[in-house]
Amino acid sequence: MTVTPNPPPTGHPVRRRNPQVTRDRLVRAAAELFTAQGYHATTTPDIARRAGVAEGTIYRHFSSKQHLFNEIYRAALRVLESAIRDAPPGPCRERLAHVARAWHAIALRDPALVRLGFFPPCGAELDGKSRDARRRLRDGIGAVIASGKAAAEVRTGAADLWMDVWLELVTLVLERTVDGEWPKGHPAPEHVIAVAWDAIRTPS
Amino acid sequence: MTVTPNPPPTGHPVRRRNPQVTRDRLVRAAAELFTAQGYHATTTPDIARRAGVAEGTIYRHFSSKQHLFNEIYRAALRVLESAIRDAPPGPCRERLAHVARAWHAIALRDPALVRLGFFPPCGAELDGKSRDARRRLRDGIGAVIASGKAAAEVRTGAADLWMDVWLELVTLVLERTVDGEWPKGHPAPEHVIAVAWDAIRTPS
Amino acid sequence: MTVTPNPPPTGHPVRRRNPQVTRDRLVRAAAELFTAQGYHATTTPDIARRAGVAEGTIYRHFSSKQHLFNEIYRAALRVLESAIRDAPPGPCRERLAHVARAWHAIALRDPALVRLGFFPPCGAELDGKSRDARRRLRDGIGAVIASGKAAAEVRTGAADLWMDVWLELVTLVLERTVDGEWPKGHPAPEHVIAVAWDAIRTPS
Amino acid sequence: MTVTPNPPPTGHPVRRRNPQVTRDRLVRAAAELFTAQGYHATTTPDIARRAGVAEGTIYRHFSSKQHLFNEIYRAALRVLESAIRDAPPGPCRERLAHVARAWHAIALRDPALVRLGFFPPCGAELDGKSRDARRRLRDGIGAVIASGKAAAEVRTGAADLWMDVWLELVTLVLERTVDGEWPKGHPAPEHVIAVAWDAIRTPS
DNA sequence: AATGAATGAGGTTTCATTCAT
DNA sequence: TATGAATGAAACCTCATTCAT
Repeated sequence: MTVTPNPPPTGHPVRRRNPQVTRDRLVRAAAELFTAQGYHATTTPDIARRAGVAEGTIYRHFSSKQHLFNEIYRAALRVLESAIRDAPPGPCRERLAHVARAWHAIALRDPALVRLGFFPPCGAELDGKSRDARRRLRDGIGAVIASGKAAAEVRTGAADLWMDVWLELVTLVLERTVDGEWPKGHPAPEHVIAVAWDAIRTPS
Repeated sequence: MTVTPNPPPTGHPVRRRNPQVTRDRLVRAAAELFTAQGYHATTTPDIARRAGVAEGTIYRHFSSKQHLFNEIYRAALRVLESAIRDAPPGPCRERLAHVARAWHAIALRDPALVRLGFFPPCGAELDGKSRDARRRLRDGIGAVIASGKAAAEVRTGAADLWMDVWLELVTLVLERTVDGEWPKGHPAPEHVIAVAWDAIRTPS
Repeated sequence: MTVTPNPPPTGHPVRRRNPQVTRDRLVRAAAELFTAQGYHATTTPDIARRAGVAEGTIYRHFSSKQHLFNEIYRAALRVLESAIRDAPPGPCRERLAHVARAWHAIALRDPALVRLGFFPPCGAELDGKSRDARRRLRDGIGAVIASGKAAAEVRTGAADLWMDVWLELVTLVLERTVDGEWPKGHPAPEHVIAVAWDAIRTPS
Repeated sequence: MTVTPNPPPTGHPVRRRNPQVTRDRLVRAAAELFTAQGYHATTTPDIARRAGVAEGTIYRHFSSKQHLFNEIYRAALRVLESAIRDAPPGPCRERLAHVARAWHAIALRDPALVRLGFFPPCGAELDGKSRDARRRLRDGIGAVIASGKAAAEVRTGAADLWMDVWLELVTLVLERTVDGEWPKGHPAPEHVIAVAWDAIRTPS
């Protein structure tokens, strides 16, 4: 006389999926939650629930919550970095605009990715490899601006400072975009991208 | 089988202090820890220890950790807002420069305060009153810029956008300053403050 | 219309006790469980339940399960060591008999203590300090036997070996005693203590 | 946002081996790990890894971790028991010495086996059959000693007690041997074996 | 007002076990 | 027979909060 008819045994793998699919679901769920609520406010049960897997499954794919976080952080940076690599050769101004627009497009399509890469929810959890990756991304922009300076397109003075200024303004675009305040077609992004360039270009 | 022989004393009010002093110590300790480690990574025992009081004492002055956080957040905003009020009448350009420099001075003197006000460690914990206060601070700057626009000092177009741009660049100054990368006397802050104005002023 | 009348809030210290009492209850509960079931089979909920406290309370007195284990292990060794110190001066034979009988008496009175000291449930969890304490206990016996050898009471040859032999046989007494197989008044312990001495004394 | 590009293969029977070989590999791996780290500290993934098989394969040969443990425990006892059976007829003294030396030889050759048989890592996990087997081993020694007593070679008094004493000292030899403290050729084992006999023989 | 021991829900992580392949 | 991804109960531990003193 059992009240609960069939008590499901533990250790029962109900779902059968390509492991890569499971991993991707975890990555996506984690990225969304981490960026929406922050690192600490996101719990492993949360992530598992949203990914549609059991909690233990997280640990077959990532050795810890922190590892999962760093893994998706670096994945985000890789995507953002590819926008720099993809910028066609040409004047500094064009290349920077290309990067900014590419990032903006990503922000429209996949806000969690851009949030993760540009507004990581918990800097303290980033490991050495992640910090290196972050530096590499900045260096990528730095190289473009340095080339612009060599070509006298960019003002004289500390190139690093101009990079900071440019990045800061592009970051403003991305922040407003991922927050949904500047939806697709809004004119502000182009304005700000232009302002960002004006702020660092050689005055005519 | 005694593990430790001497039974430690317990209980009762030990220290006698002006309650306001205790509260201030808590506020300072909390501000430093929240900004250094983040909201969730800061525990109430941490705060009590750094303030030199018992864990329970926090709850004589604040109803919860979240309340304490919001309280000090708004206190930080009040200080930052006063810089706007203190700006002497005059052209927009002067008033903005005054505000930026005042904030910069605070960032040098009390980094935790500026971190709290401009880079709150956990947006999700901010309550309605705090969000109102945040809006008020932005509106303060908005009003200055609107007056500049009325006086044709600021470019035409969405005043809000120029406020965003100006704030973003000033924020860059503050970030580098609280991180200790631009110590007192470093030339970058003045450069960036000038750039921020150039970015929004009516082109000559 | 609540079904469960007063849902007890968390963070509610129901019991009020001298902290030393709480600590002692934890120590006793842990000692009994560790020796009865082994280190790993004893869970922190088990210990808390038997001590009559909440699980979290363990961690106000001990930084970890391992720390608790080492603490009570060393406490047990201290008691056992005191039996060596208390042995009155005299011939080696008498002093060893005194120690063996004292340990036997403890085994009758507090089996968990002797189990912990002589048959620790998980050697791998012992930390450096505990291993030092264990060595000190053996050294205590070693010193007694060395003095017996100097007085030609103990056979020639490696004193360490005779210590091992003596300890092994006394350990047999303690094991049977704590297992309840040789209750109070059983003649075996005295027999074995005599055999142990015969095994290491200078043959007449 | 792909985190790892290449999807790893999965599933199906990969290795093809004689099932008995797989079982033996599991037995050996488990014996080594259980005796080196203890029952609870040894995980089934550990065992599978060391045996070079997949985690699930354990359950094709043993119904549970506990079953595997008991199985290898009894296998160890069988080997140790055979040393008693193999002792050639003759005086008690010779037969016991034969057994002790045989066990010592096994301890040198296969420490894990002797550890398992004489120092089982987790008594609580032994099932009824295992406890019976353990009793049988003791009875084997008991029979030898009883015959010695009948022949007046062993002292009068409780034969069980002399068995305990003899076993305890031989156990000391085995412990030091499996721990590597008395390597091959060390004189202590023979000394202690002699002492063990002296402790129980009829005094001359 | 101040104390700090106690609480217990809930966090991250482990692991024996299952079963589709 | 062998595989290994998946499972989920349960382990250890943390910490915001309470309240007798």
